[in-house]
Amino acid sequence: MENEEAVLALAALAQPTRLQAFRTLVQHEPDGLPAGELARLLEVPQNTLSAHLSVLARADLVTSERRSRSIVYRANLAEFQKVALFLLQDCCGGRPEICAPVIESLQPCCPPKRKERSRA
Amino acid sequence: MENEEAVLALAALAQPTRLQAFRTLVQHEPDGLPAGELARLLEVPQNTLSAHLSVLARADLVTSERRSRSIVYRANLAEFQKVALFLLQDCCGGRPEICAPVIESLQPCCPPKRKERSRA
DNA sequence: GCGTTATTTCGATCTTTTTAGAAATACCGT
DNA sequence: ACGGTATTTCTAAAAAGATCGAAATAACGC
Repeated sequence: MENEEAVLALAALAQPTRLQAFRTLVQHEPDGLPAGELARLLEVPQNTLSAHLSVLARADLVTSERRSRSIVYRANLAEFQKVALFLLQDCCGGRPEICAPVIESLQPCCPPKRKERSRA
Repeated sequence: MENEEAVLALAALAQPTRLQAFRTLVQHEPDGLPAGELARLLEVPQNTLSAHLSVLARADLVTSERRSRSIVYRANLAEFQKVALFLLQDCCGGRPEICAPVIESLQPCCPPKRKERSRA
């Protein structure tokens, strides 16, 4: 991921309504939410939210799909992952020992749930 | 971490010069860099960089310490970690199965470098 | 104290972003 | 084709951010 692309994504998330919108969409994965319903949930006018959603879409953090009368928005977790990776690689860059604790602290966030039998 | 705090941090990183500055400071951990040297590296006027650094400092992403005539800036990895965790928790929120692949993809970023004898 | 070096604060200008009313577009059922 | 619902685009005004010259502050050596 390029620096420029990262700035676009970070800027898209760096606004209260948009961050809230993105978080809400993440919570509604993989179904997504129609624009109008999201506007109701966040209590912002539809056209205002529409502008925010277009910023998120330009940053490729959300996708939209028309479903009859509604336009359903979904979080694009793949792009989100790219951003996270970009930031953390940054952190690691050359010096894994500095980044290791950061990564380690992220583990409990998602219990691995592998087939492995634990390390005990 | 609160939504508002996250927005502050994201906004601080969502600007090319600042993102570059932060990345550079991360690379210079744990020694840090004097403001002037950073300005030279990034090729921006000192007062412009100073303004950017104050934004990063307000977001607690960097710390500064006077060392004789210079003011040495350092990346605050603890805060960075909080931001990363906030975003990823977001992603996980309630639905670990959605977030798991994201976290998994972050692993190779920092080779654990444990006492293990490699896997070959 | 004075000149020098390192950095920040002030001030002014320019650009970008946010916001939301009003109009336009798209879809659907009848 | 029409009326209703869902959403976006247009437009304009207000707010926030970026940039940088010039002046101010802080620390040092002499």
